[in-house]
Amino acid sequence: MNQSYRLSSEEIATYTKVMSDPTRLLIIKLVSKKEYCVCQFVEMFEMSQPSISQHLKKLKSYGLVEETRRGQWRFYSLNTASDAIGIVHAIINQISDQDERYIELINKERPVDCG
Amino acid sequence: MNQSYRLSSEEIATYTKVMSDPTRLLIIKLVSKKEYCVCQFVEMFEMSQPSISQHLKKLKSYGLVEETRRGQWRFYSLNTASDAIGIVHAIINQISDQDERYIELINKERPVDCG
DNA sequence: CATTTATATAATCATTTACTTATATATAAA
DNA sequence: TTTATATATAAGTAAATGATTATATAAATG
Repeated sequence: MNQSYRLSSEEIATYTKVMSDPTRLLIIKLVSKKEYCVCQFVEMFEMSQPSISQHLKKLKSYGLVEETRRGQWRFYSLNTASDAIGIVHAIINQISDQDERYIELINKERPVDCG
Repeated sequence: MNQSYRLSSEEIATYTKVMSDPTRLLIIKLVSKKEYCVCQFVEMFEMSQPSISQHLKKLKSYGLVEETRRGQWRFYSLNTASDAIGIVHAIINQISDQDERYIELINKERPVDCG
């Protein structure tokens, strides 16, 4: 592991806390593969739109995800240029490939035209 | 990384949260090298004894550290047999070797006879 | 332009968190 | 066996967290 990706203990504590919510952790795992729009998260997580929106806002405010607008939709993806990319990958790599919750989410995924 | 060390997203979120406090994160980094007694932590962190004691209790309750009693002292060390050992190392490996807070702590370290 | 759709924001609230002060326990020493 | 030392536990509290409901904004559509 490249030393240049390492951060202060204070920063690691901060980013670790941001990722320590189950919903945000799985959002990060999802966007590490591809981009998703807000409505897709709402469907997959079966959570309210404001709740998803607030989680995304937190992830964005700490620089972990990027937002791009296309039409009426906002797409979120992993910010691979983030200072935190090292700790982000370190954590999501620890999640089992067979994680039930993640597999459930993927199975609920629908195309963006998600009315 | 051995797949057998990976955990569910729920477990990763939980352990990550336990480690997301700056004090607990540094306690874990310290005990990953050697054991410390409670009074040493109190001196090094310049925090109240109950506060340190409560952090250690949380780390122990999640199985991240082990306690051994010797005389009037209780020593804490990393539980290397923990299910969480993978995520623990993944996170502490992300802390810079030059972390100021960590270096400060080490400089304040005194022998156990710390009255 | 009016309406629908996608998303964000604001206000509120219950729960959790990490500290404090006070007290209990358990071992060591006098 | 009293006293000191090391640590844990309990109770209280301010701040942070993650949800909810209600409302605002902004783009698409009729």
